[in-house]
Amino acid sequence: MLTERQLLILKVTVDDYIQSAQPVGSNQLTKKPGITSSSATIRNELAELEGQGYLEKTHTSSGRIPSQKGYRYYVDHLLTPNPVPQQDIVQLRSVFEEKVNETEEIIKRSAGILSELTNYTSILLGPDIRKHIVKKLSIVPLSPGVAVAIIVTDSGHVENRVFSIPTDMDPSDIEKMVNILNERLIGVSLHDLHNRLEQETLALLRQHVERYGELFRTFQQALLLPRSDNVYYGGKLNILRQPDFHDIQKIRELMDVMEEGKHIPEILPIGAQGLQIRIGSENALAAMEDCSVITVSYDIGDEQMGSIAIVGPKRMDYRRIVSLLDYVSSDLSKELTRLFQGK
Amino acid sequence: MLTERQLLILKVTVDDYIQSAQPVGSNQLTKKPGITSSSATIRNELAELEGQGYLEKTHTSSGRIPSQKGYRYYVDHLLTPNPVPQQDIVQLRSVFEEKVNETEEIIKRSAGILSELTNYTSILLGPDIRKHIVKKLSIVPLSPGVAVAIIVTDSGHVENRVFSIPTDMDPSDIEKMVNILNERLIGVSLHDLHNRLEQETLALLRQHVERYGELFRTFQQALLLPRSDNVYYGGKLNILRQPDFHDIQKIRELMDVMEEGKHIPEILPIGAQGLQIRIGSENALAAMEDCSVITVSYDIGDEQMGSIAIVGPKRMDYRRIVSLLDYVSSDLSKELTRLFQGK
DNA sequence: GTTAGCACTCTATTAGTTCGAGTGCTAAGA
DNA sequence: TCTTAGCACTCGAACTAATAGAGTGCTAAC
Repeated sequence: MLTERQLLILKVTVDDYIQSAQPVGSNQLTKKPGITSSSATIRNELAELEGQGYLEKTHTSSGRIPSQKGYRYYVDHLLTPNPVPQQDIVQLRSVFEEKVNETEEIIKRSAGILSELTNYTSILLGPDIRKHIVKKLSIVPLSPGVAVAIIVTDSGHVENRVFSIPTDMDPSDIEKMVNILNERLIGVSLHDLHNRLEQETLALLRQHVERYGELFRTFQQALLLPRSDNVYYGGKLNILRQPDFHDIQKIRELMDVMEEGKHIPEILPIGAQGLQIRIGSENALAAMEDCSVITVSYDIGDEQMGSIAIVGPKRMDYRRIVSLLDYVSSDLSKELTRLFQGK
Repeated sequence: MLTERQLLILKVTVDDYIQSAQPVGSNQLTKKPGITSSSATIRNELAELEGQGYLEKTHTSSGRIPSQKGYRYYVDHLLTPNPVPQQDIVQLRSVFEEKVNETEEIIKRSAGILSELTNYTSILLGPDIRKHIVKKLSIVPLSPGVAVAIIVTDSGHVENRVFSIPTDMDPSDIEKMVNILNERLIGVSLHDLHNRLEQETLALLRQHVERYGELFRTFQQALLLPRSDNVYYGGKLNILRQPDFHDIQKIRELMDVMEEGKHIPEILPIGAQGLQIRIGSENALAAMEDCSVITVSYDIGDEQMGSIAIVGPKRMDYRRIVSLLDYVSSDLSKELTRLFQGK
C-alpha cells in the first residue's frame, strides 16, 4: 500500500519523466510544487517505491524512471483528466467543415490531424466494410472478354473488380444477370454476399442466362478476394521524432509491424469497449514492447464502427492523449451518426 | 583524359566501394583480378584520379571513395550490363501468373517485388488516369439528399464520389440526367471531362431536367477534386536497412519527401525517355542529395504510361538495378500492351 | 615508367582522470 | 517514530593520452 506522499511522489516523478525523458532525482523533486519534504526523505520514499516495483534506476547512482508497473499505476489511479484545448478542438472540427460526405475521407483526415496534434502515430480503423449493405450491383463490359463488377453500398462505398467473361458473351445475357443480381441481392451485407450469391441467384441464372457457368464463376471469384483495407495511418514518421527510439533496428521492426496489415488486429483490440491503454509488454507484439498504445472505439448510432489508436513511446503523454481520444471518439461518433441517421 | 589503367582502377574502386561501403586502399586494389601493378603505382594513379575529381578521401590518410563525378563517369562509361538472374525473372513474372487483370494491381505488386529484389525503395507511377476514357457514368442515390457518382473508364478503373442532391429530387430526373451524361460523355477522357460536362450537357440538362442547377453544381464539384493517386511504393522501410543512412534526422527528411505526393514529379521525371540515373545532388530535392535514383518508363502500345524508380544510396548497385529495370520496363510494357491490345 | 622503402597522418580503440549528479546510510533532531 | 543534515560512495559522461593500424605521399633506385 502506498501513502499519500508516495502517491504524490510517484505522480510527480512520472509526470516529470514524461516531460523531460531524463531520470528524475530526489533534488529535482524537492523543487516541485506540492512537495515539502527534504531530498533525504524523498530518497527514502523513492527507495520504497522502487522496492515495490513502481520505479527503476538506469544504473546504481541514477535518478528514477517509471517501471511498467509504475506507468500502469499512474494511468489507473493518478491520471487527472485535462480539458482538450480549444485550439485542438478547432483543428479537429475542421474535418467536418468542408462538408465531406465520405466516411473514409473523414477518417483519413482525422488520422492526419491526430498525428499532427500528438506527434505520435495514429491508426484509425474504419467501419467494417463487410457490414455494409448492397445498394446496387452492376457489370460494365470493357472489352471482349473483360468486364468490371461494381458494388455500391449504402454508405457510399464502391467496390470494383475486373473479371473475365466469355469473349462471345451476349450483352443481353449480362444485362439479365445484373437484373437478377440486383433483384436478389440488394439489402444483403457484403459479409453475406458470397453465400447468398450461390443460394439465391445460381438457380435463377441457370434458367435465364446462357453460359451462366463461366460468367458466374469468375464473377464470384472476383468478389472473393478481399480488398480495400479500411485502415488509415497518420504520422507514421513521427516515430522517428521520438528521442526514445534511437535504435534504427528497433524502429524498423516497429514500422514493419505497423505497416503490415495483418498485425492490425493485435494492435487494435477489435470489439473492446471504451478507452484502453496498453503499456510496453502488455502489447501483444514483441516489436512494440517499448511502445504504449491507447485505443478507443467510436460508433454510428448504437453500433460500434471502428477504433482509433495512438502509438507512442511508453513515456507517452497519457493525460493529453486520453482526453484527446475521449473527445475525438465522441465527436466522431456524433458526426458520423448525424451523417447517416437519415438512412 | 584517363588511361586504360586509370579506367580499370576507377572501375574496380567503385565496384569495391559499392560492395563493401568502406574506403578502398591501394593495397586492397593490388589483390583484385586484372590489376598487376604494385601498390605504389596504384597510389600514384589514385592520386591522379583524385586530382581529376573522380575520387575523394574521407580524411588525409584514408582510402578513396568515389566522388559524384566518379559515380557519374562509372555509370556513363564503365557499366557493363549484367543479365538478370533467372531467379529474379521468375519472381517478377509471378505478377502475371495469377491472371490479375487490373493494371493497378499489377503495378502495385511489381513495386513490392522490385523492392524485395533490390533491398531499395521502389516507386511506381501508374498510367495517368486523366488519359483514361469514360466508358460509363452512373449516379446511385443513397439516402434523401445524398448520392454517389461513379465513372468507369476503359481500363477498368472506377472513380466514385459522394455528393449531395436536393432532398426532394425526383428519381426520374436523376435517371434523365444519367442518360444525358452517358449519351454525351462516353468516349471523353477524364482530362476533358470537366470542360465537356459544361459545354455539352448543360444546355440539354436545362431542357429536360428540373432543378438541374443544384444537381449539376454539386455533381460537377464532386468530379473536380482529384483523387486516387496512382503512385505505388515498395519497401519504404528499406532505407532503414542501408548502412549509408545512419542519421535519423536525414532519414526522416528523406522519407517525408517520398511520402508526400507533391514531390513525386521532382523524383520521377515525367516524360523522360529511356533509363535515367540521377546521382546525389543531381536530384532536384535537397533531401535526396545522398541518394541515387534510377528511373525508367514503360508504355502500353506506343503511349508512355508510367515510370518506375528505384531510390537507394549513392553507393547503389547500379549495374544490377539498371539491368533489372531494363527488364522490368520492357516486360511490363509487353504484358500491359497484351492486356489492353484488344480494346 | 615502376616500385620498394619510409616518414607521416589520421582514425579508432583503449585506458585513465576528473566532474557532477545522485544514491544509501547514519546519526542527530523534532 | 518520522524527518533531515551530512557524508562517503557509485557510476556515467566528458575529456585526455597513448597505441596500433591502415593508408598516404614522396624519394630514390631500378
